[in-house]
Amino acid sequence: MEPGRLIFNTSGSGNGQMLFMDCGAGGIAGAAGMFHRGVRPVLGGMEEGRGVKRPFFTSPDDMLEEEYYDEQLPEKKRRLTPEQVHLLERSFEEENKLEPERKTELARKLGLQPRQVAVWFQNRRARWKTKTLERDFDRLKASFDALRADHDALLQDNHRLRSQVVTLTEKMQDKEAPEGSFGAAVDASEPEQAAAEAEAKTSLADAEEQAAAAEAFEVVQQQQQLHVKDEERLSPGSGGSAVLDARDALLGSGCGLAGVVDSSVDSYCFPGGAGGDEYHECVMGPVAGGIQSEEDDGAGSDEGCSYYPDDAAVFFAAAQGHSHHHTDDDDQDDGQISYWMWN
DNA sequence: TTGTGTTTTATTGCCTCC
DNA sequence: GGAGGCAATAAAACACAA
Repeated sequence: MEPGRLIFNTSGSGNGQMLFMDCGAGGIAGAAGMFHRGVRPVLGGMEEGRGVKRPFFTSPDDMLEEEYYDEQLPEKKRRLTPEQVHLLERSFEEENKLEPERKTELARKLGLQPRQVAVWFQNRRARWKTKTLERDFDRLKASFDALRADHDALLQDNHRLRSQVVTLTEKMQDKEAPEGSFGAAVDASEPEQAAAEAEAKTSLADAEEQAAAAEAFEVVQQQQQLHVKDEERLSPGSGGSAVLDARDALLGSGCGLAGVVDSSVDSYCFPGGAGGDEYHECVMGPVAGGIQSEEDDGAGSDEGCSYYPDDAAVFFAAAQGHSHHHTDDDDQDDGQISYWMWN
């Protein structure tokens, strides 16, 4: 049998929409498989709506008849009318999944094949998902940028305070020499300086806390990288990609940002609460065997993974201009969202 | 008018659920 | 195993700048 061109009628009697496809041996098999989805291939080149009835195939066996594969001129694929799209949009707003009854009803109203309605909903869900991803990414990026700015400001503050401490310490040492006692200088002679010093010490403590957190972050990241390397050594096929469950971060309700970060991903600290000032309920852990699925990436539940303390840090892989990926298998917002980002 | 990028409609293959 | 969902992809239709 010669490979040829099939033309399919994908419409109801009113619309006459068609498409064509080149069919090799595999194409025929694929086309036969379309029957269970309700697509009816027709002999091409016959024009519907001008009194010529299209001869539909009645079974896959018909498709094996050589006459059906003659080269034919394809009809153009036609778009839905604005009215049809409007009704479909309204229906989609009500419910983005299509039950069989609703599909049949819509198809009847619109003069389309039920299959066309199903395809439209499928594509519409895909577009909706893309939009949602873009919005989520923009939100996360804005959040990340704000936090990075905050982090940079803290670093500067830290630097300024350290300089201040050095200056004050030198001054105190200068005073200590003639008067012989640090306490005397503080108590009696210079109360303003004492106050400034106390404030500086408090700020320094905060700054050092931040520095310690950053250090802890570094340590955990190193551990993470070591762990990933071990995993890679043990299972050469594994990819070790980063998967981040950003559910609660996206919803802005506490942290719950459980991440997996590998050595190829920039990592940053993220605060947990909506107010951006807490690190809580945030865990991270390595993934055994490469990319985790959305179903099994629950933090703290995977066997064979070591987990770090809740308050260690939150890790978030992102940076300006990075590519990103996010999936949410369930279109009904179940809040289970995964990300991976890279340079 | 034409080249090019984007959107829309549809197919294919794989997966999950019942 | 059938039905339906999704990701990836093809191709027609459309938009728009040069």
